[in-house]
Amino acid sequence: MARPAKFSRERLQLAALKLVDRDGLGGLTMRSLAAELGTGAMTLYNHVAHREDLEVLVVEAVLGEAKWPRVAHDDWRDDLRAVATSGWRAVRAHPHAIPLILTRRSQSPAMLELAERLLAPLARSGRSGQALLDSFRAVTAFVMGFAQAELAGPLTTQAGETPRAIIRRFRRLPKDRYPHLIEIAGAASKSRAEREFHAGLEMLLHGLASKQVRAKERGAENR
Amino acid sequence: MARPAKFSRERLQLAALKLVDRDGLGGLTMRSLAAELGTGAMTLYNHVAHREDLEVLVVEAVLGEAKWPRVAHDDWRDDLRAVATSGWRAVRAHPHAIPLILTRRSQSPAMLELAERLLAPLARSGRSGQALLDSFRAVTAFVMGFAQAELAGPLTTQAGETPRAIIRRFRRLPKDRYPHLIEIAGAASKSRAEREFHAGLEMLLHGLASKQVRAKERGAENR
DNA sequence: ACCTGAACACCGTTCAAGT
DNA sequence: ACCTGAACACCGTTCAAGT
Repeated sequence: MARPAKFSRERLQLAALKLVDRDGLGGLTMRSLAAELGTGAMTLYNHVAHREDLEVLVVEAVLGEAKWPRVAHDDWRDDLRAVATSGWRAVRAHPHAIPLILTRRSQSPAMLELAERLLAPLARSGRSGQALLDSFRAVTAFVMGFAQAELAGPLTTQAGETPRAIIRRFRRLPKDRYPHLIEIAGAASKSRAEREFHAGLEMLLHGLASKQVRAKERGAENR
Repeated sequence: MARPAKFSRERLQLAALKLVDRDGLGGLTMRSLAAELGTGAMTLYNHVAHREDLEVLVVEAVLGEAKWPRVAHDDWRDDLRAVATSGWRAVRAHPHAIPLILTRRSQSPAMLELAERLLAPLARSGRSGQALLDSFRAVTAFVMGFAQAELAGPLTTQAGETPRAIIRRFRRLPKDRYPHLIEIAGAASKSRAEREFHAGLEMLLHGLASKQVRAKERGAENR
């Protein structure tokens, strides 16, 4: 006879995210999630087909938490800034989950919604077709790459490391080979990700805006 | 009595990369690498401390293959473009390894060298301290994010999928919810990553250059 | 100093059985 | 239709032993 499913998708999402937040990616297994839900491992196969699907659940949970801003300001750049920042913050709120978000090929609604929300202001800037695609790729790469680079780039601040310790770590490198890297280690130890993200986003916005201007000028010439 | 190590680091790197290229990330295990080298799993522990170190080997192998361009053109932007493109191409040559490169917190010389090579032209643009850091973060995020987004973004072309099939896949989405996404699916099916990368890089370079100009103007005012 | 097999505690998943 | 335990083929790693 038919019975209602034992766990809702949302319940699975939240439990999976909880494990990842607490124990890292390695802490999410069929068995650990089942235990978290108070059941046996095999029960999960009634809700997901493979272990990989657990990771899709996590991605959905993280992006589902995004607080989307009210948009449609006068300037499309204000909208793009707001959406990109919201997306970045949502991703960044769950550091352990970031590799999954970057890696899963899933077309979950939450992922598609982020994409569509980024596209809207770019379309408003006058782009379509290939130009719209190019600008979308650039913004996506920047937002996702920034979230990940914070955790694992060559200049990452390691867990619980003091500013002093970061500088010391870089000073140990050969100075003739990595002069600039050593130089910015000082700045990195005092810098906050929020400011760096906005500085980078402004650069990209500037490039986007000037491309738009030139495209419109060309349009005027052709008229 | 002392003996020479059975395998050179380079030998380990190449074997590990070979497995990842052929079988994906899941194909790289202590046992599979040992088998590839014709020995037992435990022998590897004489060369690496943990399974995670195998992934560092792969990262080193990929970045070690980068063909660095001759730099020091008149314009720092030419240098930055050349280095960023070289780094991106090196990473992209081994798609399966990309998540590792984005994820490993290793300070391997190859990773540090990429960073230093990106920093040199940015420093030549007149930046130092925090401004140098900000520009470095932006470029790194873009390059790494772009490499990854190609594999796993919302608009990825799936393995062996024809342009037609991509468009069809997106047309199945609700048109009122994802109008722009559906629109650019057409462009994406005809687009090549190399062109998209350069388009995005030009946008970023434009933003970087205009920031530099404004900084210099402020410098002149303060004199 | 370096190499190696047996053994242990995990893991995802198949299978067969339950309601 | 959904739930579940036993069992299997893996995995990283400890340990103890070899040269």
